[in-house]
Amino acid sequence: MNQISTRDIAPRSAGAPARQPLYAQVKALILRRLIDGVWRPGTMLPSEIQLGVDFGVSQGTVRKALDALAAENLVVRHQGRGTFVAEHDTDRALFHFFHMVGENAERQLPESQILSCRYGKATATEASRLALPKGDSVARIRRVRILGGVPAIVETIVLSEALFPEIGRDGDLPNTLYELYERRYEVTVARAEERLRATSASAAVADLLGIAVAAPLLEIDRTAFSLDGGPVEWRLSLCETTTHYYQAELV
Amino acid sequence: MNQISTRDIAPRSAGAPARQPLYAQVKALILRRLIDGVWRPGTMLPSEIQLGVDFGVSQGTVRKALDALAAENLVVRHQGRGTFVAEHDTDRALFHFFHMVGENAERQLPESQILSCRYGKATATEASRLALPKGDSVARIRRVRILGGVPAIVETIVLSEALFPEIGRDGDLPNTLYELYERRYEVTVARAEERLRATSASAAVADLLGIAVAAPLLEIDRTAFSLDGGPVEWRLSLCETTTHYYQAELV
DNA sequence: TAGTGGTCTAGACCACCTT
DNA sequence: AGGTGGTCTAGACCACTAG
Repeated sequence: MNQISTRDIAPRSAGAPARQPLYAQVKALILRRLIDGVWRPGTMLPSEIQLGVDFGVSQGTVRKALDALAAENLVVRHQGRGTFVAEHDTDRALFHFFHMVGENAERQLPESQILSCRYGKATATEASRLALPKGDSVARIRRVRILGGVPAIVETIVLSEALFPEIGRDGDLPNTLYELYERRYEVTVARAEERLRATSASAAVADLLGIAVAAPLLEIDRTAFSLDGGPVEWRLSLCETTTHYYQAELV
Repeated sequence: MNQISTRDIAPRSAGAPARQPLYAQVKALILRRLIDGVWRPGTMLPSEIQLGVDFGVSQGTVRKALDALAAENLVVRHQGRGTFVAEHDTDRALFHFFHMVGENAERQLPESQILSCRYGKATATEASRLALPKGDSVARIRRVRILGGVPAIVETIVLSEALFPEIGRDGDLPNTLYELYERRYEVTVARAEERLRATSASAAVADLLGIAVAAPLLEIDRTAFSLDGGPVEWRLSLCETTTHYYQAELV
């Protein structure tokens, strides 16, 4: 075995760019396999020891790489069972990708009612948010989300049609879209950025939510990114916040 | 040295409660010293090796405890220099406790203009938020915060006067209050919870911000907690969000 | 019982900072 | 030169899960 402490898994090119720690290289290699779909969501990864053999590093180094991936919620570790590629189940949606909670901070996944699913050419804003050429085909999904029996959120979701061909054509859009992206389109949402503003209800939105025109609404402007770092979804949510609020944690 | 792998640093009582890993026990012991002020913010902790000797564990176990504390931003580690108790400097305020950013996502700490600092008996809401008996003395600070030269936030801050005696009496309130809490009152804000809603400007707030009455505003309702886990500050911020937005990251 | 991740140790060496 | 945290290894044992 290679005795040199600081080294590379693959030989570096002549340019000799910034050297990364071994565990970071291992992490990048595993991430690459996740991106390439070598290991699909829900499947078990090889054991730490096996990965160590594969990469020519010790178990401890593999462990550090896997711990880092687990910290980003890309893999899930279970003592006695193994390490698994993270899936977008309802729990993940509820605790990681949905921050609206009820008065006593109780979490509850909203139901969804699809209003429409239309196709068109990306506007300048849409193209910018999705890193597409302007005019590319996009799908636009509109829906109302119901929290505690009350219509509380009006949402517009914009997707590249190239990435999600025929999405919504047969009107079978589930409540948690990220599961659909993952299972049917092999697109894994890894993280998202949200921009929050206060706005007021248009006549159309007020009607959908059963509130007064110009009532204050919380606007959540979300861009979701896939494993490879590219934006894959743009979502604009208008939330009624008299019975629910957006919860954030600062550390 | 003790050869038993799973053991306790201090002898357990007869009841034998849930056993924690050694590194978690070490972390709790270090945290206890931080709470008790044994090591003040900004000071250097003993080295990993020294702590290992003190607690009777290996350097690796101490390292895992310190890494966990660093992940919570309670200590800061510098290669070659040492491990230091985290301080509330402007960087921490900007990147961890202030989520309003400008249009191009640039961060900028707002200036502050104190409107008033008054004292009174805690209302039911205030008492609940600060875990005080109703009627306890509280200080209420009101200020306007200026972002990019424009008044953008009206803020009310409520503090227990027992915890922050005479705060603001001499009108010397700095821009970043958490530094003051830390230096003068030995209260370290360790984390905070925020609840966001949309609301609309009252006449008084509209006047302060130079906007129309009933204009939409983002309300941030923050409770800040000290190292020992108790609430120490309640803050209600009303933010104008046409030129700035609240930024959140989802993982 | 076998296999997995979780904990803990001991020791080596590296990278960085201060003196 | 000496001290610090950062990386990496090897090996032991524990805790949990499954067949």
